[in-house]
Amino acid sequence: MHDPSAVASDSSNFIRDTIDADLATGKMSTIITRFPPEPNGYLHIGHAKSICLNFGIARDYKGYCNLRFDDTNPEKEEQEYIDSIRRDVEWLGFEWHSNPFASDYFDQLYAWAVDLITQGKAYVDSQSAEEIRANRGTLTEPGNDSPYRERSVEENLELFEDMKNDKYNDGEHVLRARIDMASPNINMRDPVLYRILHATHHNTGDKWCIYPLYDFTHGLSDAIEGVTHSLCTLEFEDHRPLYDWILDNLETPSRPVQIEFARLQLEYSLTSKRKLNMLVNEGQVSGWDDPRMLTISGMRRRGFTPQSIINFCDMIGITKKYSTIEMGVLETALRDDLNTRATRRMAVVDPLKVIIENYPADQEEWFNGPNHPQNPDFGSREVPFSREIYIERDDFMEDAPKKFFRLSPGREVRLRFAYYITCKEVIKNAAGKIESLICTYDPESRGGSSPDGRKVRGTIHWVSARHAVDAQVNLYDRLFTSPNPGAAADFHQALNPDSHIVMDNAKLEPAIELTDNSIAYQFERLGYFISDYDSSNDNPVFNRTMTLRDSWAKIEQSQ
RNA sequence: UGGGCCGUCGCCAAGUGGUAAGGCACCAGGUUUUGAUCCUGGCAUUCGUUGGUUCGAAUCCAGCCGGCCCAGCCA
Repeated sequence: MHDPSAVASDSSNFIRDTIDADLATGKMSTIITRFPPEPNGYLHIGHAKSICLNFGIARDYKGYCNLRFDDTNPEKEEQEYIDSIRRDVEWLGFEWHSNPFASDYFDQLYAWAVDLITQGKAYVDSQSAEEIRANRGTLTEPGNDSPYRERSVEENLELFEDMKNDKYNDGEHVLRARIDMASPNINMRDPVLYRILHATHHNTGDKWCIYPLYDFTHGLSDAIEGVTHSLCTLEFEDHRPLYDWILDNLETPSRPVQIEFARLQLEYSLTSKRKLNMLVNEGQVSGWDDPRMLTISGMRRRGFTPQSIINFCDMIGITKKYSTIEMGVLETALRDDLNTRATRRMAVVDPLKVIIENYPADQEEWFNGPNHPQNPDFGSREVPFSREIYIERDDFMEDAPKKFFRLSPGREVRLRFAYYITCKEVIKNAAGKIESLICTYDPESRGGSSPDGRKVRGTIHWVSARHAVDAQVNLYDRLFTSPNPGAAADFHQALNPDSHIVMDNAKLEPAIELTDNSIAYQFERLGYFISDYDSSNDNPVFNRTMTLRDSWAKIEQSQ
């Protein structure tokens, strides 16, 4: 049976409304979309929004979506980016119908350009780039016609062919659409269609020395692929008249329409490719897949699940309104998904040794702990206990306020799954730093409850010292301290100096896979963790994906 | 200030002339061997603003205010 609640993207948006209307009028019967990245960088959370939109619509309307590389600028594009983009889209769980390059269409595009020239709707301009700019006019003043605007069709044809045949240097000529130099829309003031560029293209090699520009290429590529709805971001709104002009003046196999939506803006983050590049090149982060980066590859390494990203995209919606999403939305999407799928374990990130003086030194016990508190399907594992254990340093406080439910001198807490212990003595070194705690345990409280029914408010996690696995744990936090680092004159000043803290003395319970990053763990009371790419059995490394919600921190702050 | 687009709760977002969905956040309770999860309740007499049309307007019209985008041989 069909369960309507199983459809994730069932909330309407203006694009789906348009599609519904087009379908209703019979304008088309199959919905075809495309996700068209330029392979000049890594995909980030902003691209995820577009991917979910395009692939999501194709899926829901039983159509299909292409992954098209918009590779018309050979100077910026690289195979490395192509590989990473394919990998990221696949990882998110989407399947493309086909995966063409815009460069696959260069021959057809060239023929169409010739067609435009023949119709007298395009001409070769021999002005310099500076002259073209000077003659374009301004926002409030019209431009001036190029002195080459009235060249004959024959001359244009010959020049354009010579451009293609490598008779000229870069910048000597360009092909321009002949539209209107006085148009109030600057994109319509005879936009450049082709430029000469002696660069080796990742796909076409040295076959071409002229390359079409985005505006000429995009709509025609859509038309070749039969794309029905070409979805792009708001900054292309002004390009739509040009998109339409090109399609209206050429005979194409289909007639797509462009619809624009607002790009994602997320608090405390940057999605500008240029700035992301700076972070990588300056070594502010370890690479494109640094777990603090909101690139798809960084998020993957950090421990995000594809579903959490998809859920996030569903939560934020699609509109034309310029808006900024709070980080809390992403964090909630992440926590909600991880909560259902993470295996519970105990780990101590900042260890403080506890010696249970009345527990026999040669004794050990194994306690059974469920792998998930709400889902029995996860099963359980055995957790070793012994006389010396580690607890989290901040689970002990010498002068604790009343509301502090954890350990402090004279107070009793529950060790999860094990016993009640009471703190008897605090051992400090010469510098006054707490080195260990001497406690006693109540043998009657085995399993975590006592026959006399006395209440113990606090339950803390622990790891048996003798059985502990040493590990490094990376604690990650947001990369920027300012909600809008992109708005600062220099985003470097907004960099969070504590965005990555290395804990190199963490203690893990033994039942943890050290190198399997397909397993999401919740280290109880600490957060969600995943083993890092660099983790090995000899040198285990875990990344903190996200903390748990922490209402104690709130109480603490408000006091 | 030429053109284009946008203004509904702190942040998102439904709503398409019939009397303001939902999520996040926040607040107050309950359950809990994770101060997690989960559950319950609260949270816009009002839709940038002013005026108009209408029995009735967030929805239609006009003016005003505010914000974003465009002058690459980038995408």
